[in-house]
Amino acid sequence: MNYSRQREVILQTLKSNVVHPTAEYLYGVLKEKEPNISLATLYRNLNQLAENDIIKKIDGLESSSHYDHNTHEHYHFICEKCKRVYDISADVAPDVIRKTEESTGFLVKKHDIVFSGLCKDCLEQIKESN
Amino acid sequence: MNYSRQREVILQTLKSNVVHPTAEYLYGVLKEKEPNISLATLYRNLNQLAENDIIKKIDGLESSSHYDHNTHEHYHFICEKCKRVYDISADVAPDVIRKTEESTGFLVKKHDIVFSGLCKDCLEQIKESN
DNA sequence: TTATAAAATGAGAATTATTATTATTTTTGG
DNA sequence: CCAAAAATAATAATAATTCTCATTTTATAA
Repeated sequence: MNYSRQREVILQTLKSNVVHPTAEYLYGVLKEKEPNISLATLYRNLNQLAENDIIKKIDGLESSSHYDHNTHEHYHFICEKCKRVYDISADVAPDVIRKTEESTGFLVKKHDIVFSGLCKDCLEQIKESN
Repeated sequence: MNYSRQREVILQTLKSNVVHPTAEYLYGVLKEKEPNISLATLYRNLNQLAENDIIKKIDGLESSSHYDHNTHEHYHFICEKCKRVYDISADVAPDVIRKTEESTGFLVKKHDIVFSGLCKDCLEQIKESN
């Protein structure tokens, strides 16, 4: 992987982003720093960064993928109301890889847990409106 | 939900299917029993059945969704070599919903774990070829 | 039963997210 | 500095899924 200014900007933008953006959202933010960047360049780099375990691609949340600069083991929750994506501690499923490998004989290379439901903020909003 | 012959055939076909087919694959099988069925009808019904918790939609495996007639709590593994989808016992992550709800204050309505790697068959094939 | 409203269908157009193509530009190692 | 490899922008192409709409089927109840 050779250096490229565009890749650097993509990575920095993702790192300074608290949410777990889609390519679409990221593209909007990127355009401010790098107005001529192409959508193909964004996708190409996101895939490359994910293949090299520099970032993580999160699938199964919505129709489009989300991207996460946090590569430590953790999981994800999407609120069905506000659509925000939250990190969930890996502690909720201790030794899940080992247990799976032992019970199946398979080799687990990747895994993710995706939760959905209502986040705390939205639950409170619903209570208030009752 | 009113009765429809097409929905019945879709459900029966899915139930008699050991794999976890994509809409594409299912469509091919369905055409034998119901040659005039439309792809839109298939998607419409799969979504409806999933919304009513009669079947389960599995996302995050590949670019297309897979569908599962087994609605009991369990997880999924996709082999990166043969692309087969396997069921994984819910035992690998005991109390994962309760733990997540307690540590976040969120309400969890759905969750799935998606694993990927190499299945037993493919691991053995690789060993043999060495 | 039969009329009617609601639901479902098939066909194909439309949409969305993503990937592929290609001519040009940038990076890097000798 | 130069050639080869890698990356880019622009845009065409693709794949999966949803939408539209005219027609048919199903459920309801007079």
